Amino acid sequence: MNPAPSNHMQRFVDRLTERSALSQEEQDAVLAFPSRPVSYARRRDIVELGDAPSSAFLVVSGMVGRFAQTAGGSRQYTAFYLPGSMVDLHSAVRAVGLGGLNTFCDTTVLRVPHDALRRIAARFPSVAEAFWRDCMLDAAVLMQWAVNVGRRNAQTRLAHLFCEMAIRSGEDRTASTSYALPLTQEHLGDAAALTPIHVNRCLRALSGSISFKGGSVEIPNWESLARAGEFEPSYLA
Amino acid sequence: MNPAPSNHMQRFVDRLTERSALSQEEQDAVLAFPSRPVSYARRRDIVELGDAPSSAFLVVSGMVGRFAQTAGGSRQYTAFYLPGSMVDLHSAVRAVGLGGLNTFCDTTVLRVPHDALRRIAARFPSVAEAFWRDCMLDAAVLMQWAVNVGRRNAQTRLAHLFCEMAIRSGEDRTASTSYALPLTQEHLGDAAALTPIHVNRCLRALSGSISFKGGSVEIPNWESLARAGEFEPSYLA
DNA sequence: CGCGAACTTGACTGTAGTCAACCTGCGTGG
DNA sequence: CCACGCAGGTTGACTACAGTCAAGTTCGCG
Repeated sequence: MNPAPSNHMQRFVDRLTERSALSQEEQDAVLAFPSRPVSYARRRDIVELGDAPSSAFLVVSGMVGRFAQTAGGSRQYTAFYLPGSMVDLHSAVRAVGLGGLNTFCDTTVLRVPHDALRRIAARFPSVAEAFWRDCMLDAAVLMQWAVNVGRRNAQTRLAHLFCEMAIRSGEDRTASTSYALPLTQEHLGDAAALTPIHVNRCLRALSGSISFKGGSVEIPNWESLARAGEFEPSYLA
Repeated sequence: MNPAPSNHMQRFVDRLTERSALSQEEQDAVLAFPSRPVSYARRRDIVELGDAPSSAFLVVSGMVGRFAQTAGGSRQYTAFYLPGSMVDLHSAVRAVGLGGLNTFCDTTVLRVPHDALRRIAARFPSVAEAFWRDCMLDAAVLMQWAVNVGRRNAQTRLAHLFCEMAIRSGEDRTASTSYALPLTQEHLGDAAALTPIHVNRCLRALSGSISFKGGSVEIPNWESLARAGEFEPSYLA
């Protein structure tokens, strides 16, 4: 449990300061988090379904998904976490399990114990506020997922998901763009509440607006995809 | 903008202290919130779709729903707020609109300006933490809605919703129970992502486990309904 | 070269949506 | 006090989007 290499924790500070003003002292306090790097192979469970979170962790590289499962065994992803996200940050104030967490590709995280988060939040109110704000962004994204899954048809759902992940991956909305999304069609289905077969059919139908191949998303025309996904990015502000 | 009658704001304090320890001074500070009572008739919009929140408000009596709408005009509720809930509490740290808010029945709320929330959160870290925790409970509920809507069939979805609202209404899980839920079948559909016609069919099919009539839910056998809804209440802890 | 995971395709099924008509009960006003 | 209007609920017939099942194909990797 050493102080984290600051270059990694810096990603989290960057994420926080995008939306919250933090003094240098506050930023340094976050950078000084005790943390332990852990690496996982692809397709590994980080937290089993039903386990209470034992710490938060920053995604350094790779990608993490949060999922729930119904009695019938079908899976629903409720969040995707890209590098820079502090997964289970909420557990600093509410240590209730919210489902399982798994990796999609080789992934490295920095585990940060709850105590450290709670201590810095108690000492620096601005940091606590930044944490709270960060959690609320995740909640806003989740709300869109609920709308997406509940009220849009299959093609629109997938298009919306690709748009959201594009913006969250840091792509600017230029005419054409591309980004890495290390998922299988089955994963996409478990995020959009579709069977993998239907994901496949929809991807073919969307081939004019998007191509998804080998974990890489190509968007030849952003406007076209945004229209297909009824995408309105304001919720990601 | 007078100090709120303490008996109303007390409901919010009660909600907070259920999960967070607050000193008497902290509780008093919350009770002393400047607030303005506002009443709405049934089926009124409190916040229009797309408006940024201008304040938070405590539901004193009645019921409030948060909804989003797709391009096609179909509506998806993403939250129901019962008396005691502070709606848009999150907007104290993130003033981004998350959809519309409307009433289902005659409803009275106490409007609390962001400033007041931000000031007390800055002064009392424990209160800020309690606010954050409260928001995270809402997020946990939302996550279950996403799973519900994404991966359960129509009957199960409705049964799950009835179970959740029973617990949140303060009903204990005794064999038989009943509670008020001032919704129409169309509202249920917009929460569970179903057409009102299909809601009607499902209610008939569920008639052994539940009866929903005139805004009142009767549960003759809790175990039966919980099984039908695959309901696991731990996320509400 | 051979295996397995991921993807693809086709045929068929089924749950839920759509459309249309009708019923019921309540509140209003003549 | 009854007549009307209307919102909400009910029912049936038909449709369609997405699920299921089953059989390949492709491709990367040992």
